[in-house]
Amino acid sequence: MSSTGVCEGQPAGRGPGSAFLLAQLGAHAAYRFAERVAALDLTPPQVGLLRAVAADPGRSQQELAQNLGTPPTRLVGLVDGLEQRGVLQRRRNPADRRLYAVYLTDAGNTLLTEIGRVARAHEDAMLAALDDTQRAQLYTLLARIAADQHLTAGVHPGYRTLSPTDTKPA
Amino acid sequence: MSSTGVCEGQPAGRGPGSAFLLAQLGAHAAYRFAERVAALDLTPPQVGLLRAVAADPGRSQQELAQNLGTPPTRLVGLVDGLEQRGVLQRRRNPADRRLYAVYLTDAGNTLLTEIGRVARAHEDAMLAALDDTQRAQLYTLLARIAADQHLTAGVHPGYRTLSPTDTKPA
DNA sequence: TATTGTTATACTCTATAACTATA
DNA sequence: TATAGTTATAGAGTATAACAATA
Repeated sequence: MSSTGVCEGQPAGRGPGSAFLLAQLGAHAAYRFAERVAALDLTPPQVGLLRAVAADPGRSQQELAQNLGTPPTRLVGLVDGLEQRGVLQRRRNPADRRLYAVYLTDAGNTLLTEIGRVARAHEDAMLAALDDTQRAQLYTLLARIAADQHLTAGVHPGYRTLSPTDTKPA
Repeated sequence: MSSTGVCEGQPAGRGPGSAFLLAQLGAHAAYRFAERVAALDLTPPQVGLLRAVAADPGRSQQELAQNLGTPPTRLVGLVDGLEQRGVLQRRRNPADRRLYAVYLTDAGNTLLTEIGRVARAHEDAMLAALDDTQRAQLYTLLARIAADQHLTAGVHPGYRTLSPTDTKPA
């Protein structure tokens, strides 16, 4: 079990509190998801990029960086790796040759389908303790909080980075 | 807004899914909490240690490390900092002089009270969108999942580390 | 001169391994 | 020799700053 470390503790006197449970479960969910996509030889940041490209193909690296909330420099290596792997493609914009437009390849689309499968399995495993009614309840509550907290669309900041080598099926 | 980076994206076709929302909200909660305790000049790992000591005073660093799931080496610096600050205290065990027993000082207990206040404010802010009934519902659902996933007591692995300098009120 | 993408650099955090002292 | 704690080292990951090409 590759732990990250010393952290938090429940609010002294009474039990944990929902905010703490949220943080604890969120870290757990992120970790488990990282394990699963590692089987596809992917890290969460790579998955995020693939999905961002799929959501709106042809954007420049600058646009992607802004959308994902990351410094543009970081996208370089990310795109590099996925391009060498043949799932992403950079195309020069003839009108403005400074820009690259980033697209998924066919292999990229196939990979994305795999990712979808993995995500569904992950979702199922995470919610195993709840019946359908409870799952719907939970979703409603979480969505309400997310909206209230102004969380952007589907962008997740701060997934714990889990190196693929660290990931031999726990 | 000091972001961590490119990550994830919602399950392509349909909406986000609860597992993703959980991860997203969890990261958000951890981040916000880190901001709040930074006002007390503390990091989440420090808070975790303080609470662990409070929960069972007098344990050795080895025991604390095991309880928190972190390498013992890491506790050294953590205890050092909090001891210099006067909120923790190391006492030699006369029976076995290799061991230290770690205790809270009076200042440490005061600080812990502050932390409790901060944690309650955090909880309130996170759940602002929900009424009392909904809060109770959410808590029940989260606790059920946490139990099912075998999450240890009140230990949170993987809080995003937020350096106090990074923390000028967002 | 401004902007896209890139490379180079530095910094933070954490873990692993080597060392000291007690037993 | 084994164990508690410490120090020293190295690694992963990220951000900041300097650079080249294009506009």
